[in-house]
Amino acid sequence: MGRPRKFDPDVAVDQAMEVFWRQGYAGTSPQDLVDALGIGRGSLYNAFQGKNQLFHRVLRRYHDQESVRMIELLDRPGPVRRRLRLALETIIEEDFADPDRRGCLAVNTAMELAGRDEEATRLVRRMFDRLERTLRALVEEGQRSGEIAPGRDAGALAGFLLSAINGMRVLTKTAEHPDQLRRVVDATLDLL
Amino acid sequence: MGRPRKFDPDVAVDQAMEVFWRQGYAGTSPQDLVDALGIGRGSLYNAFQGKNQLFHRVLRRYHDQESVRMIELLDRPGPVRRRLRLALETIIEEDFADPDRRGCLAVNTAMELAGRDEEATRLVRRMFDRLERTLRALVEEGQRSGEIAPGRDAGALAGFLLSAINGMRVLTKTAEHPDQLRRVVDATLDLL
DNA sequence: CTCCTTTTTGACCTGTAGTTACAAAACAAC
DNA sequence: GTTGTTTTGTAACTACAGGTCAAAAAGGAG
Repeated sequence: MGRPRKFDPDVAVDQAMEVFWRQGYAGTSPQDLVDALGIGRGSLYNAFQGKNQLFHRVLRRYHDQESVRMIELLDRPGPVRRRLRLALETIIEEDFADPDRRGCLAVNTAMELAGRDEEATRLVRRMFDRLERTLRALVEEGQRSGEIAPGRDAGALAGFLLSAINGMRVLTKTAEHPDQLRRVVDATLDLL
Repeated sequence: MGRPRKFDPDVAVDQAMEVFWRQGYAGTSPQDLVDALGIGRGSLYNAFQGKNQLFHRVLRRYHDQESVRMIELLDRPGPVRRRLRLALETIIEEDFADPDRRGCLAVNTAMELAGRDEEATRLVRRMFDRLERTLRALVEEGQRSGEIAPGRDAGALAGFLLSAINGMRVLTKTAEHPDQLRRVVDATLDLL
């Protein structure tokens, strides 16, 4: 009962994600959100308690969507190395295809808010952990198939790969040409 | 001639650096700066044209100071691999020793402002380039000394190392314990 | 000592951040 | 159709961002 909502909260969260992703948390004002969501100020505060809570909800949604994307990217058939290369290259290509070069919302948030927004930090850590576990499974698969030296610590390699991915996401922010990054991908996989 | 300054601009820039580094660009208000520098508002705007220009000056100063630190760290005697390990470990230890975990101002700025503040982007890119060149020289030295396979493209390895360093700086933001990072350092150097 | 220049101090200003308040509107239940 | 509940739209509010300005202060040049 009560008056029905005129907007879909999930759609609204997606639209808010766009804005936060492009402008960062501090760089986004309630007015920006009102404009982007096309709803009134009152509705915004009624539906999502405030900017901070809405942002956390955005992070949770990003986690759900992005985890799925990454897992789809890594869990396809074929040799492990090939899949890994495809995933890294896809990340690069997508980052460069975006005119705003927004990169990864989790990484952006880690840099902006880690240690200063408890909940945001928790959510970002969760995303990193999840990706690391996926990478670890991939490494182990590669070790079973003989593509990756079985003597190495799979956990350490997964941490290394997570770090490598995040490093690329930093460089993508300032790189002028994707070749610079493709080279890093090549070197990383060469070494692995 | 004219009334003499009561403060040392370089010291003021250092103090401003502390604040920007801890809170980010958008997260720092003129009032924060006035408080930190201990000078009046008018003086601040008279000496440095505004928040943005002061920030750029901070970045230039950071470049000077940090480049020197990194070069000192990497250009000491001994085997190349040992020096590289020392540098990476020092970065980790310092990041964790800082209660605020400020990380690297260049990386933070890349994430916050790249593509949205032209001059800041330029300055960050310059710092990355400089570090990459230093790393490249180190790799070449390692290749001459036989510590690093001479067949590999030194430029690509330098890019890889730069990316690895930046990746660690991201993980340091959310990592709960330095061991997580030490492991990544080990894996990185193992692979090299 | 007077003039000229530059810095300091602190008041002042405009705009927006981030949120709250409240009346009117839109339903469901009875 | 009245009652109760929830949403909407808009106004309002406090605080602060980011910056300007005028007058007083502190020097050097003559």
